[in-house]
Amino acid sequence: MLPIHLFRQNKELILDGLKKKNFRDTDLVEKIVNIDERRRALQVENDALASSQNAAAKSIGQLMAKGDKEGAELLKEKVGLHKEQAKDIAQKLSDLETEMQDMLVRLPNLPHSSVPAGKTPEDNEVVREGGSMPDLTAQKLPHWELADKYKLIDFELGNKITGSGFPVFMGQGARLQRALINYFLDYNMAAGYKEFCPPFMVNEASAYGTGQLPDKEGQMYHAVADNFYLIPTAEVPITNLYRDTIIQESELPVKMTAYSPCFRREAGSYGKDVRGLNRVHQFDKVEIVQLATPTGSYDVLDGMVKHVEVLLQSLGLQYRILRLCGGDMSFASALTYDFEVYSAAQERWLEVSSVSNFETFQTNRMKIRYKDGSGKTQLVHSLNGSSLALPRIMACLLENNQTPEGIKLPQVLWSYFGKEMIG
RNA sequence: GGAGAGAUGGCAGAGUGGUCGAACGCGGCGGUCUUGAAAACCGUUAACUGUAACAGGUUCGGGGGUUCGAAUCCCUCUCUCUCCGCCA
Repeated sequence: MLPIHLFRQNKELILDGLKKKNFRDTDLVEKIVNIDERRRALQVENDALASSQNAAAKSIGQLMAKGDKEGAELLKEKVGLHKEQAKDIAQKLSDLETEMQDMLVRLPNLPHSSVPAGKTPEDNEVVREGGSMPDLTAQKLPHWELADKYKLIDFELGNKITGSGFPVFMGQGARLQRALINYFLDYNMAAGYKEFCPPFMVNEASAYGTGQLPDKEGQMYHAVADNFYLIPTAEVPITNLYRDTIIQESELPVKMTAYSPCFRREAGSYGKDVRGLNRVHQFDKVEIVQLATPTGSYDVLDGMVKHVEVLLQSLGLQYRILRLCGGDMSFASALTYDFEVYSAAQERWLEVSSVSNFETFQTNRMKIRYKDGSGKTQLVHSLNGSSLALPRIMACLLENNQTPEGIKLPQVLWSYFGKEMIG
């Protein structure tokens, strides 16, 4: 959520930012400015009235204490006259506040100055590439065929017990999942991230805090009876751990990591995008989250990007890092780097991580603050990234490492997987 | 699922209609003392809103009500805890 003072001070900045993000409903900005003005005028009126009522009530108390019953009664009548008026103003004020809030939460975050303009993924900017292309001259099977060949994943069985997009991992496939999760968590912990195992369902306030509500209502699974949402990412419960808290500056940056399954309805997806593990409704992911001071948050972001990059290198995958253009960024993000790994068998790039700085967009909703050196409380910046999402990593590991003898795993996984080859 | 208790500042915990934004304690910050630290002592320390700055306003889990006046009384919702039942 954008801070209201920005609308008063620099409306143009907001309009420019929204344009870069290709946000259409820019009328909202003017409406918000307008409502804010009316709201403040009404606030002044309301406060003045409340002030005089408070003073009168106090006087009555004093008169009563002195035993001047008559004087008290007289004053009571006087104050009673303004009650209806005060109530009316207070009601109008609260209506305006609600209206303004509803508009504010519909506006996305503003993009950082380094975000390239653009509308589609084609406009994303390649920051750098790494790793090397595997040699797949002997065989070049897509991961869904490899999964079948080595009995790693049963997509049909998932259809039966739940529906499409809910794969069943089994045998060496299940073991590889567990190996990856453990490896990722250990890697994050070694870098100073504290491990959490959060709830996989959250309440409305949490989903709202990180920006899934109201923006992505239809993308989350909703347990209606209890009004809980299945988490689309561990970012939601983990960031919300600090909702409504004031952090000591000495504790920053807060570094957290968590494994969780992620549930996404992915309404509107189709075709080759959804084949095999490319897009599923339930998948596993290890997430990293940081809370940082406003001055240090972009260094923190760079650090997180490097962290994920080294992790990908350790898996021996060919990757590239993209700086997302305004039109491809998420609602809450100010700057996002996407990591893609190259699937040699499918001959396409697959997104495996997304690392973002949200600045104060989430923390303003969640009221996550810290006391700075001068004792002033201000909002922290929140950042997060996947480190890493499993399905596409698994897809690329299977495809890019296939040999006639089996699938050769990168060395970092050997101890976790228990052996060097799937076969 | 049944019965009961409760929700107050960073924490802990008083306060049951009138100078209560809220005692005492812990913690934090500043100071005295000390070579330095600890201890002791003194002072200070809620958030939000609002203003150029003051003033003013709001907030004692959320919402509503009673009253001139509500942390305190009533209604309602949410959550937590204890006991019983069921159960991984």
